[in-house]
Amino acid sequence: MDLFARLNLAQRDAVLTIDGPVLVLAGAGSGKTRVITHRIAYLLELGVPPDAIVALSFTNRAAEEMRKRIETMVGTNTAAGLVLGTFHSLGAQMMRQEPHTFGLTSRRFSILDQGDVYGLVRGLLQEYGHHGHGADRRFDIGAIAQRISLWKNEFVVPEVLQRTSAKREEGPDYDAVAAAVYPAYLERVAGLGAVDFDDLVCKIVLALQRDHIARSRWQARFSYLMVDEYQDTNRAQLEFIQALLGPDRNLCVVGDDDQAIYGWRGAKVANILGFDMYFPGAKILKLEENYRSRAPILTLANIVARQNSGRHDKALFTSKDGGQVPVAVVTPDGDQEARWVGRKIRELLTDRVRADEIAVLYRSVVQSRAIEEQLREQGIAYRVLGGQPFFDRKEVKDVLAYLRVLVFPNDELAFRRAVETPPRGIGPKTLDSLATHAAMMSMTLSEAIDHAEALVGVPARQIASLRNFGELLTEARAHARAQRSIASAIRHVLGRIALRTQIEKETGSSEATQARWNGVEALLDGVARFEQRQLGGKPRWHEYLGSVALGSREQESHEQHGELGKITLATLHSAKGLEWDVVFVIGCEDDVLPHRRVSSPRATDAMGGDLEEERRLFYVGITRAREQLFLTRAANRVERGREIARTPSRFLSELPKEVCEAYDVATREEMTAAAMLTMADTFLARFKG
DNA sequence: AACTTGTCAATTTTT
DNA sequence: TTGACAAGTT
Repeated sequence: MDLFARLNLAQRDAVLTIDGPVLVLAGAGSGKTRVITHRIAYLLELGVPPDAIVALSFTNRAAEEMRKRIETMVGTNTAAGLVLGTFHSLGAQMMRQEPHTFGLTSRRFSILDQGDVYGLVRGLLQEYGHHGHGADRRFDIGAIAQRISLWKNEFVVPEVLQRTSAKREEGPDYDAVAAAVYPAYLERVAGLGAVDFDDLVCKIVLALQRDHIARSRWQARFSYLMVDEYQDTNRAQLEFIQALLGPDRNLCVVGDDDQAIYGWRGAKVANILGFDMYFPGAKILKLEENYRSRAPILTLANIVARQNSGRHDKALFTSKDGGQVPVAVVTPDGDQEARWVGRKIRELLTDRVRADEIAVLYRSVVQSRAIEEQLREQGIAYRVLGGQPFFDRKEVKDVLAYLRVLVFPNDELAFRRAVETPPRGIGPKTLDSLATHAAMMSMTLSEAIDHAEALVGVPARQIASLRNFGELLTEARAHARAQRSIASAIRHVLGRIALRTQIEKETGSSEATQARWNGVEALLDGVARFEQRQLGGKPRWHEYLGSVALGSREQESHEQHGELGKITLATLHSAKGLEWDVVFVIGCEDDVLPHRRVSSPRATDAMGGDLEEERRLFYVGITRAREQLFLTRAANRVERGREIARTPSRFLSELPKEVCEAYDVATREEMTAAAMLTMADTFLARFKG
């Protein structure tokens, strides 16, 4: 196969430049994935062993996508040898291979997912409150967890943390609270013999910076490094790359500074803007030919991008001509905005535009509701992108808790979760007594529960509940041994606790119950499949749970079918990397896009985003469209019960008239109404005459 | 321990 | 207006 036949000149250059650091500035729709896959194929052709080639991306979805595309080029076997994954999955892999190098005692460590972290922080916060620091206010757990995560990724240790003198007047002082909880958090995680997501990257960096022997060992294993979506890397990830990069410095990063939208999560645009500073002598290449959108859409996109100052200069172009000019639509209020979008979609569908080629994009999740209602009313099928991740769903976590209890009797977090689902009359107080007793006897909770009678100061009723639960576990373990299957043991337990009935009780509609139960079934299938794959050896549950925590999409894809033929609703963030023929960006108003946090003059705290990032978000939305683009807004909007007059987004006012056609739904409707009046008049006039 | 009522706040999200 | 979460009731 001729590797280069389907590449343009710039792409070819990017594929062929394999020595030394390279930055490929790949504009939206310029074929960056193609560059990466072809580059890998080229390296393989040159005889580089697959396992010396590392390609990192941000999401599992992107990694899987890349693997699929490479498989078709070089075959499944060769592709299987490549190191393809996310920063986190590579980190986890390295830790499993050499736990001691990275400060772990065994390869059997667990990876805490967001839910676990939230639980830990919540617990610590309660303790912190009890110590009378006046922290009995309600805190947003996420805000604290996020701060800790940001610190970890900047390598800020608690000892270095200075008390910030400039705290704002109103609201709780999150920096102070997070700082107070931070050291205890680190201790708890270490105490559990676990790592959180951030550790998967940071621990590798810290260890390799300290241990030069390990560092050269790892550097020798990987001779070619590639990183996708480089504009979204943070400090820790930059150092991760630097730590792994050998003396040959064969690094190729691909990204688009115009699409950097994760600054709020700690991503540093500076990594891509100052690439040749971090990697001196770097070659910088630009991919500017766009294969996705029609010229009028690109014209608009280029104008938006050019408003930003901190960027690499570039402009997209296409050789395809024709296409419709984007339309900026105003409606009198939010309701009518949704209705107009709904009507327009219906119109498109009757014009034989495929439903899965239409998307409605918005700044924040709350905006989806109005559209969802409208689409339901009009009987249009849709799917909402993003949403709650599979493994964060309550019922899935509940089932997972049972799995963990069965395979790891000393997993305290799981034990606590399993105990309280379904509610069986065992609360925090009873559990605390049990935990104290267990600690005293140096037993796990699972063992201690068999001696529940020994608990002092616990009512008989609770003792009975505990014994019941203990019996359930014993029974389940016996079942697992007899059937040689954990999956089947879990199924048994779920029957005994009537989880399905429980879900029904919590949910209400039978449709929703079914949806949630499907999640449970999908998970059980996943567990069973994992077990079967391990036949012979004993299943390595730590690895399974690790991959679950890292968000393997296996179950999900199993669950998702029939997503075709639906229109897509998504936040601008989750739309990145995707494309549709027709795109609606709704709520193009100040305080929505750009978001209030950055549009209002008094919002200038360190955590707040910046206006340029909001503009890039707008840019991302625009560049998702292939054929047609609608930018809608409402003149008034009901907000917290009050109707508020809205200002058009400043991003719209930056656009020259000719690149965007204005369309006012109100005047059009007025005209229609006026026309009808005239008709009525002539009708009446005829009678009179 | 489970259910009910009241208060406060109000992006974006992956791993 | 919704929703999450904590305090208050049963």
